[in-house]
Amino acid sequence: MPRAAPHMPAKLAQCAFELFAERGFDKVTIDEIATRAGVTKGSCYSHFRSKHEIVLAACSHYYRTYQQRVQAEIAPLADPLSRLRRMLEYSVRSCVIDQRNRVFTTEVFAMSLQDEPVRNGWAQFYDTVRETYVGLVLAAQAGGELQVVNTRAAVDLMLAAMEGVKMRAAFEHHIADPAEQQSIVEGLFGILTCTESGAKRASETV
Amino acid sequence: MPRAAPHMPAKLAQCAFELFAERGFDKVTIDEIATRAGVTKGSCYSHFRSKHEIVLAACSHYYRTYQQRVQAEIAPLADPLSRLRRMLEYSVRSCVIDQRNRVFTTEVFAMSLQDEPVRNGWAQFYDTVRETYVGLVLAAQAGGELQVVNTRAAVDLMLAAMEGVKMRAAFEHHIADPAEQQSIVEGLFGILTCTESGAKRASETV
DNA sequence: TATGTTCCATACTGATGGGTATGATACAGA
DNA sequence: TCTGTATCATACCCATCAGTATGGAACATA
Repeated sequence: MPRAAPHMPAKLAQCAFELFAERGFDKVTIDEIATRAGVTKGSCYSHFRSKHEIVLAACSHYYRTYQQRVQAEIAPLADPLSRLRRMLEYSVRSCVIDQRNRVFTTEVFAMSLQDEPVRNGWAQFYDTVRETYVGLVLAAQAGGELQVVNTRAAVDLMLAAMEGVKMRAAFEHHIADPAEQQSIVEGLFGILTCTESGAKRASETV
Repeated sequence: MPRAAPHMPAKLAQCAFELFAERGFDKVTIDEIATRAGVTKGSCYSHFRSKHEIVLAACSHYYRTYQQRVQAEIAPLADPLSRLRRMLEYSVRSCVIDQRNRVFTTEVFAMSLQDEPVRNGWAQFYDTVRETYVGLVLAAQAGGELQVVNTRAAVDLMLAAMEGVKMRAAFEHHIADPAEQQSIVEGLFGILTCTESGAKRASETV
């Protein structure tokens, strides 16, 4: 095993992510990725068999990084409700402020509609995020700090709204204002705490 | 003005939309669009100067068609609350069931992050949809059938959640079940009716 | 020191697809 | 009937880019 470059696949994956997050998958060439990583296309193909594999590696890089950051964000906090709020705030912030996050996840989503491996990876990531939220909400409930009737449904709807907020942020830049961000966090929190009763009230009016 | 083919641009736009809604912008060639419309690439370029123009035309086609269908859907109803519910149901149905809608809007969104004309078109469309919802909610309120504290904010959050639901539908196919659809409509309705109070309650716990 | 393996660069191929050049055809107005 | 213009087809150009063939350099092992 000579000429060890064990970090090169990871480096290529990160460089690929950065470029994809700027311009999308189709508008980035292997040459560019390789150049940014300090190698050439030929070398790139000694680590990945195709562009598709690089895309998958970039996705994994993103998922891993995101999870790590979220965990680091809530790690110092002990109170379940505070952890939930902090994670919400972090999620909203990264959705609203981070253009690269928007571009990359949008590309992933578009591609996932056509490509099964990409879809599976995204579905798994989404599931992990959801379970994290569900865990935080349940912990807050156990501590008597929160009341949610149907936790999983509420989290699903809240996450859906978060995705939508991310999309809106691409057009309506005022969303990036701190005050507006806070208001969005409140709105999402509100979905968690009163969706069910709202739904019931709505049903009764039918 | 000889050899009149006044319908050809519209036909090309529709054929382009259909193909884009199956495979996305980049994976559809001008040749395919032209062939589906019954002409050849050369003819296509006598109506549109570039592929980009065709994309914009396909977007306009989609926006127009969607608006027409929504209006037709709620036209027979007089009661404001019923109109609101019907529009919500129609929106959810088309988000959840219509794969073409998902693919096309996702592509539009991805492209809009890089392309200003596409972004402007989408923003305008989104605004129109929002104003329609706001109008319906205000009408229902005026009739005393509904109470919403901050109409515009509630509609924004509800629409965000709808976008997110559309994305989830690509992975979790059980969302297409009628019962599940109904539950989603209730959830969205719930956002409209209780977001503000929920947000306030959440703030107080900080 | 000899050898095999991995990593990497150079140079290439081949296909795809947006866009164009050119000419034919059909219709409107003179 | 003649002429000009808009519509369309055929055939082509050419830039881009994924992927490959080939050989060299570095390092581990013997």
